[in-house]
Amino acid sequence: MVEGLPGNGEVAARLELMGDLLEIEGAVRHRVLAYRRGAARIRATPESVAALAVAGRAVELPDIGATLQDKVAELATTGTIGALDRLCSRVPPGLAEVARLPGLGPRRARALFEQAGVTGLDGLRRALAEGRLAGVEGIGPKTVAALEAELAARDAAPADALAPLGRALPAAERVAAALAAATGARVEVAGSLRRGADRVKDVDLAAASDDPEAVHRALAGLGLVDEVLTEGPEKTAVRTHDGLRVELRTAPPDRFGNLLQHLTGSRAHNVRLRELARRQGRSVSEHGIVDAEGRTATSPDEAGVYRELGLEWIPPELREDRGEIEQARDGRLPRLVEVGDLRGDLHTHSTWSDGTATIAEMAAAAAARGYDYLGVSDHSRSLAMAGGLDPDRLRRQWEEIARVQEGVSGVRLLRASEVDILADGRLDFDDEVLAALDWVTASVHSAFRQPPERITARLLAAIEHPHVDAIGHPTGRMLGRREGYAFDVDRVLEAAARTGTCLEVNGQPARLDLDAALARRALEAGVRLIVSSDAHSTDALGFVRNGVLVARRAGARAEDVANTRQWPGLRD
DNA sequence: GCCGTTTTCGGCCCGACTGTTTTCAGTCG
Repeated sequence: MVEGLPGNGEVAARLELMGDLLEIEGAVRHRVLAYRRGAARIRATPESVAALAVAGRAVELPDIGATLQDKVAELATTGTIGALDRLCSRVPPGLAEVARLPGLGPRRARALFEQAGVTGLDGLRRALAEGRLAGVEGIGPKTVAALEAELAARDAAPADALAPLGRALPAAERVAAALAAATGARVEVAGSLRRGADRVKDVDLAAASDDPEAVHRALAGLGLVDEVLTEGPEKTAVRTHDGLRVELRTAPPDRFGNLLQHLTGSRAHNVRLRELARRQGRSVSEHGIVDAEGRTATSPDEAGVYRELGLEWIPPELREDRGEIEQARDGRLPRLVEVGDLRGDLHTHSTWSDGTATIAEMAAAAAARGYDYLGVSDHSRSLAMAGGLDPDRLRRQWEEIARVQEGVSGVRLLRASEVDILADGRLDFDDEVLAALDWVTASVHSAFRQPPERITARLLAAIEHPHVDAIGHPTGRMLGRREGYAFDVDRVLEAAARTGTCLEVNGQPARLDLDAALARRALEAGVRLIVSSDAHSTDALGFVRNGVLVARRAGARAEDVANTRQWPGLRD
């Protein structure tokens, strides 16, 4: 973050508001789109766009032209945007929130303003309570009922309704498997979940079948389904008993690739793809690619869809309009790391601290996964509530590791530790103990509320420590529960790159830490990653799958992830 | 408002479903 300048999030929010209000006012559609695109670009940019705009260099970003740059620079230097202030005097800014309610939109928000005097959510509540919505154009009794239900639901549970990847992915696969079993159709998870997003709003499924209606009927009839939300011949949306919204689309097998590509998105990726096709005089949709003569090209698989457009197949995790289409055109896509590339897991727990499986059980599970090595990394003593080990118990644990090793072939058991980074920056073990360990992961588990300089100093001290090999869950965030602690990311990345200290991508469903954006920055800074399960049970070793998805979204190749190496090379 | 191996002007991504209308616009993904 650059001192005194508005952050990218704030800049993007202002431009989004401008887009929303212009849309309600009835501005030309593509002008609205330009504001939204510019805002999305700013949000996804790792540097300070305000600083770039002041220097006249924001126009070098795609989707940012002279006009948007001027507005960002004005915001950076004066703290306001004159055009936005004038717009707010014509269109009450609270209407933007009203327009985002399900079932409403810019046109109905405007009608509510002009015909019922609604200027925001509170005004809408009053108008509803007083029955003043009858007669407003485009708003009938069903919309009124839906609005009342929505506002009541918000009062009851204001928490965000996003499901974390680690919960949504297994749930989605359960639905897909049940549907496949019931119909014999091929069913695939698509949408943001397939792209590895760490939180998702809903689950998209794509099914290949010559009898689509039977598949739609089958979904509505599954025991997992609580409520059918929409029903049509081509699209069904349901809510499962565990609260997940699931949307199904179907296609005959010969154009399943077109459907899967369409449903996987992202929206921005698909827009770019369609623009590319349009320049070639063709049109892309889930039904196929139509050329100027009206001929339709379809494909049973996604690779055929991309090939038709002159592109390499693009891994779903990269489909975010970050330059992947150009890379695919030029054959420059990275070969992303895969779960099968991992040679071992260096962050796992056993019954010696807060794990539920013995070292022997964890070793057997690691062997079953085909690992070459397993780091047994129980907590250190300061984490008393997790049964952290003091040096004496640690030494006795080493004896057990040696005993178990005798009965296990194929997997090398490593003396590892997840050692606490104490509040003052010291580590929870002496250097002598640390030196005897094969692998040391240092983690922050306490004093999260320290000021950013203190947290930064703790992380830097651990990174600079000669016996520390990796930093565990580097930001401390818990998905949907708490933000990570604040620290100076650039300094931490610089130090990690310089000292060769790995940063972890922790695959625990509640963590996913680093996240994809930070992992990408780490790679750009020259930092090597490590993908870990942080398993506290044998089944949880599978959490590396979540971590690999995050690493792939960051663009990581196998060589960017340390634990794709054999142990001797990694140790050295 | 942005952008250009068709363009510095004239384009700009595509289709399904719902609720509101009385044949379709708006919303959603």
